[in-house]
Amino acid sequence: MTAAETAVETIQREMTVFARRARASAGRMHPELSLVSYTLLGHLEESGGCRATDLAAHYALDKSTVSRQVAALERAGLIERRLDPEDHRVQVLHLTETGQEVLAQVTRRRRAAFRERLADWPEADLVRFAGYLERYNARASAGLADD
Amino acid sequence: MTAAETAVETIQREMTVFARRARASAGRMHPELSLVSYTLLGHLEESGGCRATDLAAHYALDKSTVSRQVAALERAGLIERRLDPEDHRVQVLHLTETGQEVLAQVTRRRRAAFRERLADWPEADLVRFAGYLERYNARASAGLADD
DNA sequence: ATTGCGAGTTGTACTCTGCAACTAGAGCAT
DNA sequence: ATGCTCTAGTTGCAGAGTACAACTCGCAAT
Repeated sequence: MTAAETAVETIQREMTVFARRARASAGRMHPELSLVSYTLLGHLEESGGCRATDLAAHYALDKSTVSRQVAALERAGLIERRLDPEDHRVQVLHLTETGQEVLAQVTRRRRAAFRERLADWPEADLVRFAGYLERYNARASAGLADD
Repeated sequence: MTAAETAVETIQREMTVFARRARASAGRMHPELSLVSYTLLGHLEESGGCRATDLAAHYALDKSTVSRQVAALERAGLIERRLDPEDHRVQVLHLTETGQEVLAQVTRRRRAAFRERLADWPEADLVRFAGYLERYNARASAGLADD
């Protein structure tokens, strides 16, 4: 087995370990905001507002799932919908003030946990690791077999 | 925000994306074996048989959840229960022949999917990525009670 | 035998999810 | 303009996964 094949095996195994583990600890890490809700809010903050369809595509979720998540977040007062004047089919989603505050609070708590976990990593490794993960996930969202 | 802090944010976000996606799409990719089922079968293979309670403890699942999973796996003919002659409360779970075959098959398919997804990565990047994941998970299991 | 503990099952309720059918707006071809 | 097709989003439905609580049954100590 080549070094590359060994590395792929390791990546598979460790990603599986992580996936299983994340499910178990998701509730503990951010009990007031579900995993998906948190992710969607974060995306809205980064993007400065986007469409439900964009969220669905980016996270490989069905549009109906996003629709319901969005409805729940709106009900909770965390986001608001703004009709796109250019295209009346489109609702541009934005964080509300409350949404920004809640997101910031949860992010602080999560960040503390991650920082502690990654505290002794050299900066160069952190940057590379982040890049690898982005690359891996980008490839996965490009329509390839997910797993 | 420093480069390291930005990287930590990205790692956090991408790990979350992956975790959710892996869980959601495992069912689509491997209809006959959910991520949890796959993990449980793998554990049974490694351990050479164990109790439902052990599975629950190891994966931080409720015993009722494990009970139902086990029932489904037995219904599917992948595992069998053997009453412990020492203690009639206990059912020792074992893989069946079929269970071993299915587990091996799914493992092969998962491996192929990972290989394809990572096919165009330079070997040096694969090796580093694998190392980062191992390091991350090792730290996670040592510190915070994740599983 | 009584009491208490451990293993496992079942009833119930909830969330997340996808698929399919639907509405409605936009854009293009004729 | 008229119609066809595409896109954005909603809703009905079904199913998996999960937890909690109440339960049964077997074991062990007193």
